[in-house]
Amino acid sequence: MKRTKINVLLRLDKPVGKVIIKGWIRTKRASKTFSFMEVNDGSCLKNIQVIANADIQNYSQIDTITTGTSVSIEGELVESPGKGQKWEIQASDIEIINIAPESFPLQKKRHSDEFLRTIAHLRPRTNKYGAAFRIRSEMVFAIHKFYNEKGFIYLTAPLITGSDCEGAGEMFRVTSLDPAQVKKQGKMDFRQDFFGRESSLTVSGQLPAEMFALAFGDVYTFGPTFRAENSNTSRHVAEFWMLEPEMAFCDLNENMDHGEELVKYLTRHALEKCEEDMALFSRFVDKSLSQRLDTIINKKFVRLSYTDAVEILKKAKKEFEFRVEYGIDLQSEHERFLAEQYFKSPVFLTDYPKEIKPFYMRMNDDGKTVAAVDLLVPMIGELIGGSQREERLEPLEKRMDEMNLPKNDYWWYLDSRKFGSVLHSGFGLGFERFLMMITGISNIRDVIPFPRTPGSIDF
RNA sequence: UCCCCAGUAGCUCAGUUGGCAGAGCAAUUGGCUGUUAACCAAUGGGUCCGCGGUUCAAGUCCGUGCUGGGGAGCCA
Repeated sequence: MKRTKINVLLRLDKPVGKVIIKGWIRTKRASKTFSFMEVNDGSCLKNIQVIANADIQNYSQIDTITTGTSVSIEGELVESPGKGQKWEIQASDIEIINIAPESFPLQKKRHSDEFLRTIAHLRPRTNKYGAAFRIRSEMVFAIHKFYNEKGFIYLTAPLITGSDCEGAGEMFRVTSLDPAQVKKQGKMDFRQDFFGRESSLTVSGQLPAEMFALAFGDVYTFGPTFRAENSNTSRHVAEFWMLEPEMAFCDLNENMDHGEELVKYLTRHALEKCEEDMALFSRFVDKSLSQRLDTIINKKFVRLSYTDAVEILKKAKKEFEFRVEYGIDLQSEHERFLAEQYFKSPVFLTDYPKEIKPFYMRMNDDGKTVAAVDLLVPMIGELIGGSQREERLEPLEKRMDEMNLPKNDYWWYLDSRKFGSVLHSGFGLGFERFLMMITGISNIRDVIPFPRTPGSIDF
């Protein structure tokens, strides 16, 4: 007989007779002549209650069952006479697969997130992290569903890159050189390295995505990206997942339309398909979550130019630590003020001064600003960063010269502007930041299975 | 990388003016005929983060290192 998953059993509206479940004991309430056990198999947040009476064959072994023990249980699915659950299993046979001895660190009580991070290999067995990672999985699916329905092509961008500057942060070096040899020679000879030149882990799939957009029209990449920045904050990890759509014949406004539609679609999908798991977060993790998600789904996102934002911040009665002047890159406190206090809504900020943005963003007619866009959301900060790309060869080369970028290394990128170039736009959405937004989890290390941060690569 | 805070039992934490190391939960053992993070009773459990210093005496004071957290910068 095949096992049935607990989420299937709990959805039933009439008994189905004998079933087998397999999973892990969350808690046991034992007495001399009967025992209750709650079993979880990861298929859903809820446990199923199992009752074992003393007359079953191996009742004496139930003594040895502890929290964390893996079991296979055969029994009858019956309506539960007790309060708190509709169904329970009247056990006829309980097989103990593997005991979790007293050193098992998860107790049937609340643990701190900090402690659970030190046992990241076991935390998916808790309610909160079980829910978080089921939602994460569902959101990966929802992203592919969204783009599949829209007819986008999925590009699996390379993770190892020879572009030494994709315009975003420090990179991890990739090399097959022998460290002992390098030490002896006193330098790294990249001509002897695997690729014959310096190479790194990618910080973004944007440039490859642009190439594909100029062939397929609408494309997206979604995969891991890497930053070697020594950032120690609750919003940064060294390895994270980024979704990057790139669309030909699409200007900055249509880019924002797309971003807004995407964020609303994914949020709605989470609330509909992960109702039970999402409820855990609005009940126990973040009391203001429901209201925030409601705003995201129903309210039109604010759109505002950098120039106008600076004016608002200058006039604001609030005392900022850093003074606002045209030309500065906005500080966290400014972004938070706009999204959390002034508009109380997600805000698209557009048209930043060219000096604070990368080379590939399209120069506006004023010659001062570029067609950039950031989406600022309450509690998270920057969720999306994107732009309309510079599709004209001459302005692009001019910007690269101004920023001292090695044009030779980008010959293929510049080629795309020589052969049938069209206006196009795209953005990057930090997948973990999105998960933080919809769950209310306040540390990025808790929405990624095994976080990589400076000085920490356990698991 | 910078600023601030913390590190005491498996977990969460208390520890007064420097003077015998504590609680709750968990665990273990026993009890209990429908429990709901079950309940009742008993028992065991300590490198007070490491190193150095002050002192008759340091969990407590000083220096230093490490680890964790919050914030800033960088950004997604």
